[in-house]
Amino acid sequence: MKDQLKNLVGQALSIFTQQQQLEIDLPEIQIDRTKDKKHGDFACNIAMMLAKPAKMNPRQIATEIVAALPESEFVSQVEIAGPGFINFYLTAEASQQVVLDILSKGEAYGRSQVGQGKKVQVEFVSANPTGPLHVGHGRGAAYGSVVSSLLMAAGFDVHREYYVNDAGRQMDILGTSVWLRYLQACGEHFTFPSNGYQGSYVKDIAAELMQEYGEKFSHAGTEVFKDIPADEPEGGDKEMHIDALTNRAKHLLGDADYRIVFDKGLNAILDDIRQDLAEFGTEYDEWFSERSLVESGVVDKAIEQLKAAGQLYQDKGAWWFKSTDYGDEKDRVVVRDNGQATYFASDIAYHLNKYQRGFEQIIDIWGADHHGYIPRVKAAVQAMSQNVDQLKVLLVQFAVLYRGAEKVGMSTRSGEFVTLRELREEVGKDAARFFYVMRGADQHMDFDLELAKSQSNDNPVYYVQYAHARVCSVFRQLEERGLSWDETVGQNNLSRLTEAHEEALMTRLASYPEVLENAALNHTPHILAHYLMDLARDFHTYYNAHQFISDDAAMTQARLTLIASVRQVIRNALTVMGVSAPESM
RNA sequence: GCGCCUGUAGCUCAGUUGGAUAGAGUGCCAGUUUCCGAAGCUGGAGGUCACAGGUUCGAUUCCUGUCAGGCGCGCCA
Repeated sequence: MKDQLKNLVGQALSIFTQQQQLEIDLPEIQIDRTKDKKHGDFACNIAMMLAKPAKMNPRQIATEIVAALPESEFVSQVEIAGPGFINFYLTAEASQQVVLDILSKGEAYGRSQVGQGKKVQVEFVSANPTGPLHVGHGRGAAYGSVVSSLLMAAGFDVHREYYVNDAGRQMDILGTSVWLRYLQACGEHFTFPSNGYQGSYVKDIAAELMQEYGEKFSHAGTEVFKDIPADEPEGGDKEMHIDALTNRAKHLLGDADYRIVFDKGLNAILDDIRQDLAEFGTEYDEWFSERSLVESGVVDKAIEQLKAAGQLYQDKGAWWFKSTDYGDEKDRVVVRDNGQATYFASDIAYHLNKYQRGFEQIIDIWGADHHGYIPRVKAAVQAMSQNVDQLKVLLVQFAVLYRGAEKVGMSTRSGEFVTLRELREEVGKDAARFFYVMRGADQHMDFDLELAKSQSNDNPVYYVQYAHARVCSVFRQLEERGLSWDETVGQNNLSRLTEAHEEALMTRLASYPEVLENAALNHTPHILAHYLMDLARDFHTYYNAHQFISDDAAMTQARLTLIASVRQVIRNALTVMGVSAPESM
């Protein structure tokens, strides 16, 4: 509809410029939906935009353009208002058309092909598998999965990926933590390191290890802690303490056994994360292993490539990447003086790999605390001669947790965090997803657990779901009265739907494809959530103002046809959000 | 100190890429059901869009500065 109006204005504009003999650059024609019904259905501001270059009064320009406007079967009235807006009023038939459109397209209504099948990779969550996901990860999971769904609905070929950090020091600390808990389970007595993973899930994993392998990995506590530097509480350094313990574990267990313990921890947690996300309605196409990248030599290859390109230099025994050449604030270490590659090195290789897999758009969704990391990754991408414009990093701000007025601390180490699983069990998948996605990602979010738990009726998701259930309920009521919905009769009587509530509803339904496309291209799922709330409100208002099932058979069928299309759109939008559309609640 | 994000109703947040009288939810007040689900609906009160300049027909939106809050500035991941 917008395009058709744009077309009309375009024709009028060319006549106008010819008449006035104007030789100016024409601005792009903008057609916007009006906020207020008093201003018609669509408005165009072209006259105001032309006022300056044409050196004419905007209202006069508008008058001339309107005079030159060709006839259209969709437009019932054109008005000039305010400083020079051109307002279009659609005919009733044009508004009613949307109902037929929705019912014929069904689930496909709203989807588009603007993405043209372009390959897009969306990487999100990618939390270290060192413990269960907490509520902070939940926001990234909800956001990432809805952004992915939106892109799919907009016609992109989407590949959803979780980058598994299964290599590196943090994972060694986890493996060591598992082993130490295992030793305690074997009856050894010692103080657990302050920098180890304290959560009870580590003990659970150790218990499984014990069940599976018995005391195969047991060593005396005195042997394990012999000559280990003191931990922080004893006046030592906690980092040195834990690293020494990790080396001791590798030494005492040997590579093969160490790997068994390590993998036990990794796999237990990864399985838990997989299951957690699946239950949260967050699906992935691929779980990409960092270790596979290291072991296949891809990381070394990337480093060699950078060396060959003269992007690395050696200083104090380490290899540095010249990221300052690309606008980063300082150069970054890629290979440490001990010969170990940094996490950043893996990430360089990983991003190169993303490009090599042929993605035209690469979307990384990170927690906002990683924002300082963006310049160096983009620098690396450029240094490897890739098009940095294809890479987009979206940041998700922190969700600050409250219990009532009290802020809840989160620390994976101490194990006192609130897990995503706990949240789901308390407020449900639907409410949690909707709540997370309801706010813009770049918006700091206050997540009050008390509110989400105790007053979940206030959560807008119920309001939207209720609208859907209510439509279903009307159709159930219909059957109970021995009647049925005749879609054809309804479609033939849409012209009966002339109430203000009905017009408002049809206008809302017609804007759904625009909202969906907008949300997809801008990666802003929250506008879809707000759209749903608006649509639900339009419906509830309509419901209260008019009786759908009445003695007037033709009117009844027309109204049923309208609310059936409302149901379809609510269902479509909720599906994109990964929220269920219940038939009754 | 430098960089990124944010500042809109008592509270939580929208604001369609610069448009017309700045909107919802929640909370508060007052109504609403012999009738399709009251998890609903109707009305009311509630604002210096942090502050000061600038850009222009027009600014909550863009630019600069100030103030306030969050986050980040490792040979950690």
